[in-house]
Amino acid sequence: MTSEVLTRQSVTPELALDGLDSVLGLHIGTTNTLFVSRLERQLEPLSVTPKQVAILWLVHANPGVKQTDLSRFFKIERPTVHQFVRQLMRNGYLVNEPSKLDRRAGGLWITESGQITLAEARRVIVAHEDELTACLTVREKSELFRILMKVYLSAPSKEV
Amino acid sequence: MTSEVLTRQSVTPELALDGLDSVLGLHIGTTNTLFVSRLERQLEPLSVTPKQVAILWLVHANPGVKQTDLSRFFKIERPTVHQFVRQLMRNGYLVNEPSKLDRRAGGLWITESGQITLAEARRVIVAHEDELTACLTVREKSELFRILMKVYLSAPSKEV
DNA sequence: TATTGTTATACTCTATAACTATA
DNA sequence: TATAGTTATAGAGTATAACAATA
Repeated sequence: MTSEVLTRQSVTPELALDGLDSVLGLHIGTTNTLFVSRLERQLEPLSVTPKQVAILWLVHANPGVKQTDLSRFFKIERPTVHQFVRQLMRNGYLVNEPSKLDRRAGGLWITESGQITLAEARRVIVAHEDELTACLTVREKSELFRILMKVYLSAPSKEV
Repeated sequence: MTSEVLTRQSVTPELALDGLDSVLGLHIGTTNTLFVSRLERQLEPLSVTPKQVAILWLVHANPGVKQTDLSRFFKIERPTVHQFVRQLMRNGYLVNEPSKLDRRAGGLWITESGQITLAEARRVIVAHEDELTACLTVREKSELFRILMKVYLSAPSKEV
């Protein structure tokens, strides 16, 4: 009745790890790289990156949304959001219509070309995620979501 | 007997997510950014980045290790490993002693200064991880490790 | 003064292509 | 031919500093 424990060491058995494999950040980082690098390749024909798709996704679901709102949602800085938005506008996937109520703010709208790209990208993402999580049970998958969310949302705010 | 479900929407309730929060890659990515960006700040006084510490850690545990071995362990390309190694050598944390058996290969050794830095970095990392996972039960923490490892190790190889 | 968007710049991590030296 | 290391370059994602326009 031995239960196999998968370890990182199985990749390179000759290396001593000295506890490095008990660093959670390492596992999150390498798993993230796994997801991102594979997805980037699969999205390449659509001329969008994973993060650009996420932005496109939210603009589609929230027509007229402001960059500041996207910045708050992703917890990234406004110039960082702007970089994605700029590239999406260059590619004709988004347009910026200045707000009439507050002329500082712009409202972002998805174009028809953006909608087509988003629809295709969503299919790619679903297939990609299904492939990478095929090894997990339904319960494991939902636990992974729940625990990651718990860590993410309970993180002390940045300035502390 | 309602059990609270934490959602990403709680951050920006005014935004429609349209299923974006069911994309696992998003949660892994944002949680990764959370870990990395906070840790970078805390490691800054030591003049090392998170990945540099990981390299230093393995060199310390495996005196004379080759860059190729590190490349296999982290599943990153040799030039990527070399970049970290080069910076660590510049800072005097590592030295490269060419192998006598195979003069193509170098063996990496940690310096005394590197050992001091590594010891301090390990303390920073442990404290940082404890802080970010304080919200998790022991069981949740071990499940998170186990499930991430399962995904990582069962991933189809790159060239497929 | 505060907020929104923008530009410029830089850093971390990653990759590919092409090279040298050695096996 | 194959392997170890290196160099050059690029791309994705992030940040800070400083600015203009508007509120």
